[in-house]
Amino acid sequence: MSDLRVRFAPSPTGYLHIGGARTALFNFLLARKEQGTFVLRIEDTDVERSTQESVDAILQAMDWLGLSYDEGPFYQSDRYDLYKSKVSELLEKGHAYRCYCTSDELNAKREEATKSGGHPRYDGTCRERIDQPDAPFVVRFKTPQEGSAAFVDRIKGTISVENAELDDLIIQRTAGNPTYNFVVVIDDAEMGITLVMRGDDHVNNTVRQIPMYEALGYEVPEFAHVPMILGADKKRLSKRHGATSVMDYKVMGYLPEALVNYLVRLGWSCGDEEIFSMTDLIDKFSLDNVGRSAGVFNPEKLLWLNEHYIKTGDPERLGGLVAELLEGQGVVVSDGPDMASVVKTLQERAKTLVEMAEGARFYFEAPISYDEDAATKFLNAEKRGVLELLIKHLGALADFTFEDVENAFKAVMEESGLKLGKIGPTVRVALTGGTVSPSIYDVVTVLGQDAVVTRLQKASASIS
RNA sequence: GGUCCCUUCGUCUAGCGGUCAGGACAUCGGCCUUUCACGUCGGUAACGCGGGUUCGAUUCCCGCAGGGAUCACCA
Repeated sequence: MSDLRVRFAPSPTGYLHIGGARTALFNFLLARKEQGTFVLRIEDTDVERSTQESVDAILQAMDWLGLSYDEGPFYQSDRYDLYKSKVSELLEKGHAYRCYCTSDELNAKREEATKSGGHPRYDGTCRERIDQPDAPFVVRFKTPQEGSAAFVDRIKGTISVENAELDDLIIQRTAGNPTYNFVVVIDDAEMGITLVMRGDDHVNNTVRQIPMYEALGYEVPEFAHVPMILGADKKRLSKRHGATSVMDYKVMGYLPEALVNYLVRLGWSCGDEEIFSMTDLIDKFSLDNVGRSAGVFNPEKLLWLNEHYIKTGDPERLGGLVAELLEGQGVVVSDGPDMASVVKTLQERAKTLVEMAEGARFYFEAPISYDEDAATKFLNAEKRGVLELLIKHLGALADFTFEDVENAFKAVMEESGLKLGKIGPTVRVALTGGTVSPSIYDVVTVLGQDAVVTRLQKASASIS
């Protein structure tokens, strides 16, 4: 156990997206690597947009990815009393003040400032105000106006900004609830977070938050800002670039280990290595190898990784997953062939579980009709003889192993004088209804004697 | 627009003063083959630009250009 304490702090205003997942993953990996503590905190100070459904969706996605946390989830909405007391503390110490400017006034000022080329920041109207009228107010933090704020980012290096660039942030809304930039400081400090790792888009917040740590008498933690994930057009990844929700990938038939592997390699590397199990990652992950520039999300590479994990995955486990999909489509798998055997015939030809389920369907449902072109080509009068031979030899088998099946086919080839190239397609159409399937001996073996003979007979009968 | 950050093949990246600039995805060819795939062999493809520093810059420094982030009573 080390002193490292990191956290993932999503706001429950939607599903867990790709970018958030990567941030969570990095935090998780570092915590595990350093044997530190990974805290989950739900940032729900935006009461308008936060929902319980979103919390559940995020938790579910993290669970699917295998990102477990040691503490939490903590909800900021449960901690309002703490925030309140901290606001009072800052008010008393003179580090904060009441601001009576209305949003309308502020917007107008901002607009005017922008128009005249100035900085659209708060002008400090109420900063030195001493009266306290009986009117709605927000509380603002008194940001130092001189000097500069600097910190050493664990990923980006030294970052510094002149304090004069900063304005006085609102820390408590008119409604009395606190804002993000304030509670994040309190929570990270109170939860003993030693390293704040979050998205790049928070860099600018960091320099505003540091003075708050100081005003509150907290120790300032370390920071690490991970670069953004972009779409193919180099714009911030969004829905128009395709699926951005982690769980979307689950329904598209992706394996969690593929997504984890892809996400970690987007922005992090370990020499020339491409394939990492979670165990590898916990062993090898380090902030030193995290890149500083934004990365483009590449669905093709993710697909390739998924293909890899399907190819190398445990047939039993994949079978369970495929069975689930099939059942979801109303396919009864319980009295069909052994699922793991089915999976083995498909592992090298499916890139996703969804594809695999499609490819597996015929094992459980005999073809209702035959592909028209395929039937005219491979299920015509001249094929009838071969079909009958097949039925004879395969039907006569006492055992139905791969070798037995192979031998039966050999016998048919010998008796008919036809090569496998002439027989295979016919069998394929008869058994699967189409022209694409796993290797024909595998299909026959896995499908089993009864089903094979029945389908062959049906095909033979269909030839008029 | 201000501020901050970033910049190696189309994409993800290795590189940490001297390399034929490496790998992976994608792409293009060949091979394998009972369909579709898998596999396999090989090819195309990058250091944004301009100045320095240095015997020598992809690598260090400074400009420029381009890209991103942020400037809310959102997080």
